[in-house]
Amino acid sequence: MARLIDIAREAGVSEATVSRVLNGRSGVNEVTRTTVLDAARRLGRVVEPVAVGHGPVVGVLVPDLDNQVFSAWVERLEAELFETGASTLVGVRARTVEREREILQRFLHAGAVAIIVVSGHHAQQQSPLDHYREVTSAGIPLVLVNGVQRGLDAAFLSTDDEHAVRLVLTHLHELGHRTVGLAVGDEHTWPVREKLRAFEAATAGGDGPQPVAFTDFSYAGGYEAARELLDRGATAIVCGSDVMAAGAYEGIRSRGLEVPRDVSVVGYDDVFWASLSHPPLTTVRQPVASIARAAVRTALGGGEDSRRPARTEVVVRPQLVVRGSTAAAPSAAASMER
Amino acid sequence: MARLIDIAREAGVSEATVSRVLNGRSGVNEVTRTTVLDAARRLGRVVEPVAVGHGPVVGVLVPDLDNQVFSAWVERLEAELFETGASTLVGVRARTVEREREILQRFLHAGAVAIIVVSGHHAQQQSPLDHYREVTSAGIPLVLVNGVQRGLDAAFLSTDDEHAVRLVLTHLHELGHRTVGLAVGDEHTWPVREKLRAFEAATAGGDGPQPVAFTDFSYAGGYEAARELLDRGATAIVCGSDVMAAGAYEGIRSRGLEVPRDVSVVGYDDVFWASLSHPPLTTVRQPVASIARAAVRTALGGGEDSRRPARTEVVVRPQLVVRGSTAAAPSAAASMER
DNA sequence: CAAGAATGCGCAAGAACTTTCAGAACACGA
DNA sequence: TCGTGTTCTGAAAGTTCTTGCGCATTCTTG
Repeated sequence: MARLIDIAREAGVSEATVSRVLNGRSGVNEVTRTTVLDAARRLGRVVEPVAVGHGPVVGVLVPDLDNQVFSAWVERLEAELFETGASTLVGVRARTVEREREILQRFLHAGAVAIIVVSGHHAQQQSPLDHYREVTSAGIPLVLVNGVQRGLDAAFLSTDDEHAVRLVLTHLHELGHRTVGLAVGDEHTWPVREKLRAFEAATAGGDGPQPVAFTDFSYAGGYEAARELLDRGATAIVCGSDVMAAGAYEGIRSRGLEVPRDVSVVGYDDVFWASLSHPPLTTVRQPVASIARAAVRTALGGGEDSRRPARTEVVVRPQLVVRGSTAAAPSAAASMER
Repeated sequence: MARLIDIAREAGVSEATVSRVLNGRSGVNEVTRTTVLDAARRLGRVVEPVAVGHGPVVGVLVPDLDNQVFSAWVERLEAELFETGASTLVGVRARTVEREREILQRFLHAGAVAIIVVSGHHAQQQSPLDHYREVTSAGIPLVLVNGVQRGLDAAFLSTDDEHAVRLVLTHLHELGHRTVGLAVGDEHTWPVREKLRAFEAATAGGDGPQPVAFTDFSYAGGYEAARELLDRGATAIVCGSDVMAAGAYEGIRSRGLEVPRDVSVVGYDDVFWASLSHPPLTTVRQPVASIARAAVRTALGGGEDSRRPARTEVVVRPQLVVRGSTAAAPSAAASMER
């Protein structure tokens, strides 16, 4: 980095004047100040907006922003961080672990004082954890949302997916559905395993084997999964995301069936357009606001007080939002008509 | 701030060791390092994640993240910034100018080297500009997207809304629509005025007065506007956003009419769910990717080379995506049937 | 127009921080 | 047990940055 003496020579002033300018001290003529600033920039010296200092910055990492749940996460986290006086760095598209590592490094590099990761590779079962350790060992509090990993000095906050699926299954059973299909993404992923657990408990509960389709959380994934689950006799389909549910609608229609008359569909997330779809989607609302608040508090509060970011593990229960995509099972409806 | 010598005494080591620890130099025992770090924190010395330095950070300000266009903007801008090695700060909810100013200050405070504002208060006609000048006079390049203001030393990049509306009107005229309604938000806003201009040119073109409804860019706004425009004889409704179009669908249905048989609807933005709505929405696709690329290049490139962030003004043409919500006008369809 | 005040800048002292170098402490193999 | 090598640390010298002070220049006022 250019030294004061270099800048001084470049600007044709003394070292002292450069020092005063760079530290925002008074007693320097505006013209001289500009000359010095220009020289400093020419020599590649980082001229930070002085007199304003250095506010806290927190990194937020999400998988993408196309899925509206994740923009909702960013929106809530930014709101909470803003309240506490911090600024929000975002990172997107951490598709590979390598990429995720690069983004985390970028956060550290940008001076983040805490990092919050939503649905990152920590949700993956066999994921390496070294890149998270690089963060924690730098003394930066790490908060991981929707996923749990042993042996990591971080805080974990998750939606209670098992409970969510229980809520959904209870709702569908009350409507007379006996064969309920589950459409989810990668099996080795924390939220999927949680959902699966509740699902298998229900299977064991006496309704016989309940079909499960593993595709991915996209529209196309929902389409495929729905068609497969229909073939396996499902009269209701529980999707791992609202986008999947939209795809499921289309898959069901492609078989000449109608939602909810012939098949019920349940989404997950409760994104903006869920209530605008036809029929309006019954879905599970993630407790984004409360988790976001807790995440920010953990990220910023824990770091100062106890120095130890308290390896906490909190699970928050979501809420079932019943709209128009679930109805009585066809057979049940028939028996009711009788 | 505590000096090295103070920390050294507190930790019971030499000044040299403290210097090494604080600069992340190697050759210090892990135990000693921790002792020093603890002592430094006790004395209130900011222990930044050193050894990583200070990468460039760019601020991105959007009005909200509920509307998916804005998450798309953030997504693209983040992608472009990441490519060039910069990190992305986001600011949301700049509802008032005061708030916008606060967010911009926050960006400066966090060390942003450039700032990009999408659809901010610069789109407002009578908006004060002082808070933008605070940015530019700090030597920080400012890029303002979708809005133009005279007398500001910033770069302006916008979607060609006038052209967009021309495209839409041509499409609708070809389908036989003679009375086309425009549903937009605040009249004093740059994108609205641009759209209005093309609309009024069409009005003057011989089809007589074309109705315009000023509500807001929300779902409710679209609902209200659609009902008003139907009352005024419109057979096609051009909306200022896809969310408005979704509201318009509902408004049209509330009158017992059907899209597109009775009324055609055109949206604006081409958000993710536009193709999933029923019927799939004909809409205008904003050139988000190309503008985002140009914005980042202007923000980061212009600052170094010429020192002057080149008060540019670029307008990019959008694209009409024809789907299922536009069809021949009722009268024209009737005459075709004959 | 001159005296005094205010402002702006460089010199040089010295404060703050970094780095070199050598020695202490420890580990390990002969 | 004795070398030999490695790791870690502090003393001191070196580098970089800050600041008190005084001089020069410009502005202000009677």
